[in-house]
Amino acid sequence: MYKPKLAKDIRCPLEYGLEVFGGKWKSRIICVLAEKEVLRYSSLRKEMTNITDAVLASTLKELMADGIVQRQQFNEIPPRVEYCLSDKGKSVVPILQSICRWSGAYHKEDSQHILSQCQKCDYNFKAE
Amino acid sequence: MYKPKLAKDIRCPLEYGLEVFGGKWKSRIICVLAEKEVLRYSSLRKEMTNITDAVLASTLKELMADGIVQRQQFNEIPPRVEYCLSDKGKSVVPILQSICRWSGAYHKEDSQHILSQCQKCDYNFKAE
DNA sequence: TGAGTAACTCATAAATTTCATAGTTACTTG
DNA sequence: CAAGTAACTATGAAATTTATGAGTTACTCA
Repeated sequence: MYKPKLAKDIRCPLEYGLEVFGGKWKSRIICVLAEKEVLRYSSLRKEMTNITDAVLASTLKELMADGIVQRQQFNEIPPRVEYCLSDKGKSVVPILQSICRWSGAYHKEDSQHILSQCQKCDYNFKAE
Repeated sequence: MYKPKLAKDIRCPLEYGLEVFGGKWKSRIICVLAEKEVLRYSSLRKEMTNITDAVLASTLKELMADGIVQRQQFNEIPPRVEYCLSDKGKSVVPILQSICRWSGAYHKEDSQHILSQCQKCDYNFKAE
């Protein structure tokens, strides 16, 4: 569950980056939002195979707390809430792309890992 | 402790990258080896404040299993073992640098995080 | 009237990662 | 002859991350 981590003292830029977009689901959410631009909660969940509500909701809160994702809520019933990347969020996309390019360059040498098609979602940054 | 993870099926390039250099210590080890080039076990541990032998040894094995770090052992007593980055390992350095640059660009807006001096080691990639 | 919907929250529980402490080997130096 | 050294391993515990399954609200449509 989401716990508003009380000012964890991160002084290392590497650590800060990996905290903000590392972990199991964060980069994937950024990835999907980069492709689709705006998604409501339920659509986002459909794009992410095997994520549960508890984990998705909590991860979104962390991403919002770090200023990566923006949330807009419409007061309708049933509720409608839309998520998109902030400018800060968009600025991490090139980093994720460079990670994908790097992986693409090395997976040939590493037969254990067959890259290119993710089982979590269909949106990968192409490594070309 | 190091468990030789039996062919975890990673098909996503993002996941692969974050698995290889994400986590608490991996990027830091890469970072220190990039700066010092060659280090023996004990020197490496001295550079990483607060790491324990169990964690360092196990992390090094993972980095070796992924082809990031190379190990050379001299049959002397007391033992001497030297670690350095492989070519693959060197190739992740630019990614880590881009993460640091990104963090540098955003920490001003995020008063909660004061970046630049890490408490784990003194080797950060300068963000300029 | 009753089921369905969207976007969650809550309380646990399981899994994974990290840590702390002690022990090992075969020497060298005081 | 005892203590120190380097590079670890082993074991179990603690901390952190991720997952499970049910419950909530205020409607709408059949």
